[in-house]
Amino acid sequence: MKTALLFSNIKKHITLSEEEKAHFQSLLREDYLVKKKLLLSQGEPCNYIYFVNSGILRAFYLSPEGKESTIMFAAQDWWITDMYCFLNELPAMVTIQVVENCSMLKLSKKGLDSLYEDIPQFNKLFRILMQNSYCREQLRTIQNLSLPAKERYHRFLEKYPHIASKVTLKQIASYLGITPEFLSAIRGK
Amino acid sequence: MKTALLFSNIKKHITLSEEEKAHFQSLLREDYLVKKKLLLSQGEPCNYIYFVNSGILRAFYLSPEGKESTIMFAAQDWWITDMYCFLNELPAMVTIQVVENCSMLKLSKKGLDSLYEDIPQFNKLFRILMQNSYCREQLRTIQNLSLPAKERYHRFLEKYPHIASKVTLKQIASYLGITPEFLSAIRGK
DNA sequence: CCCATATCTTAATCTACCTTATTTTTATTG
DNA sequence: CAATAAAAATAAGGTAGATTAAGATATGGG
Repeated sequence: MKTALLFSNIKKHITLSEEEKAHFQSLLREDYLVKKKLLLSQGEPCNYIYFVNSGILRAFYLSPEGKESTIMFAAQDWWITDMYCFLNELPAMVTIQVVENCSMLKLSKKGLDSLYEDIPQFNKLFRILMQNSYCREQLRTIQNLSLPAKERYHRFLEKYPHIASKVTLKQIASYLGITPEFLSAIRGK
Repeated sequence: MKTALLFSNIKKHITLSEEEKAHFQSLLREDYLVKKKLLLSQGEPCNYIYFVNSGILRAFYLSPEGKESTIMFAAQDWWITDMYCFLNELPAMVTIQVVENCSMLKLSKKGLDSLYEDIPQFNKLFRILMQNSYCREQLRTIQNLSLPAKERYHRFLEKYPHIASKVTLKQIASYLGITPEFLSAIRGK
């Protein structure tokens, strides 16, 4: 199982013994999915959180009117799931789709809960991950409220150049909250 | 010091001994501020996180063009700060203003860090708080992207009726990302 | 109680961004 | 390498929401 990247990331925040690492690893499952496959579909149970070893994923919400809104992209090093539904064991509100062939490690809700019990340090790890996610999301809210579309697009390019170059214009537009036509117009300058 | 509300909230997630409670309490300071006062100003150091005992607060970002965007409101039971700048010890990006006379408990960054060291359970507590904040913020992003202003306004009224009745139309408009004039037009139906 | 100032409303005009439609370009697959 | 589909660009008309400005209604301090 490819756990090197995951462990090196965890090491930045907590220190695990060899037994703890082994226990953690026993709760993980490796998962590979090719482009366009769905990791999670709206309405289905959301039992896992995924750590991305490689590839790119996209989480989006499909409104009753049929409009897609991209909630987030995830690349190497990122964790992704429908967090609210995962934590509360509710049917997923969002769909998660593979944008570029993915290698991932998945951890179940039960697995995570047992980690919190058995290795309390995981509370610290996930506190930090949640802090980062919250701050990132709050910054996005600020930018959505205060900046025009053109500016939001340029910030996106700066912040996520490796993602911007791999996903479609349509997907970026739905992340920014504008139509592909309008983003195309912005680009044409 | 009025810690009853805070302790009863914490109790939902972790269990503290009397000594731990006392230690925690020793790191808290009581703070009272009247309407219109600022808890934190953009550009200043953001050394504290605040727990609201009573009253209402508003955090907003002031853009270089002079436009205010309301990031969040906070009422009884809520924690508030400029999370990103608090955690990274950076000058505040947002201003926090008192909307209704406030009684609060404040905890410094150093105090919080020492709590994580001395009482590891605080990692669990703040993991849960951060999870909730992240999920709330993500839901807001989804709604900002997928719903028109009128619908966002009605969701806001449903979700935060006690806040909606205490803050100005202008402040609600800046939370929803629209002008007060347009919100007034929405109301007039 | 009155004046000053902020807040809210209404309405006309304006614009950033949407919708629909057509064409061109780029991927995908047999 | 066609064949087909999907994505992107372009363009015209349309709308949600912004801007400006003026009047109506609070709110609060002296």
